[in-house]
Amino acid sequence: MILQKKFYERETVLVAKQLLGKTLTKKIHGIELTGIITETEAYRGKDDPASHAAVKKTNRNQVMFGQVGMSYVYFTYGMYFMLNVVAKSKKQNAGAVLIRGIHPQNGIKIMKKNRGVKNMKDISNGPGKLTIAMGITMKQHNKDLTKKSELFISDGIKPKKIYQKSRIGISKGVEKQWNFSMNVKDHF
DNA sequence: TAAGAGATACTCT
DNA sequence: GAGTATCTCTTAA
Repeated sequence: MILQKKFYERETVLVAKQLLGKTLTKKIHGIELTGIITETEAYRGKDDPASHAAVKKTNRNQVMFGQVGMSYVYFTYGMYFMLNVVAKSKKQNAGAVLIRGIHPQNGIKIMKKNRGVKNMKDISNGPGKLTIAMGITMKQHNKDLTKKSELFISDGIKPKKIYQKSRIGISKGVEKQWNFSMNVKDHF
């Protein structure tokens, strides 16, 4: 079951938590690469200084102000793409969830090749790594993730335990504990 | 195993 | 022109 708009039309932090254990699918050359989402971060709107959408709408962040369930891909540090999903309640002006880590399921060989690493755990245990492993670029920006296409998110497993931390790599809004993760080993 | 620095280009001021 | 929602390699212990 692909997650529908309603799933994303809730408070961003809640959606970030609920995305743990869900399945991310990327089609490439007719093959489905899939992975279980193991780490996420919530970025809201004007009430969140760390968010791209904290100040105002710009060319880059305008998707965060728009329709929920859309992908928000952006380029950072001169070489990495980040994958987000727009999620917000009707009260929020903007919001998105950063996918920070996945546990590879289908197409592990291809993802390994894309990354050029030996260890299974190094394939996609970071936001920049998983986009490389799955071949996600600006081409996947502003796509509808609630429809079965090149990129979508569907049901997965229910996490046994959820860990809550401060977000990573930011300088403002550090006090907000909006980083969520789960331990895949609990399930295998 | 931990800490530090460099790579690199895009976005916003 | 400064800062960046990161990763990898190198160095040292």
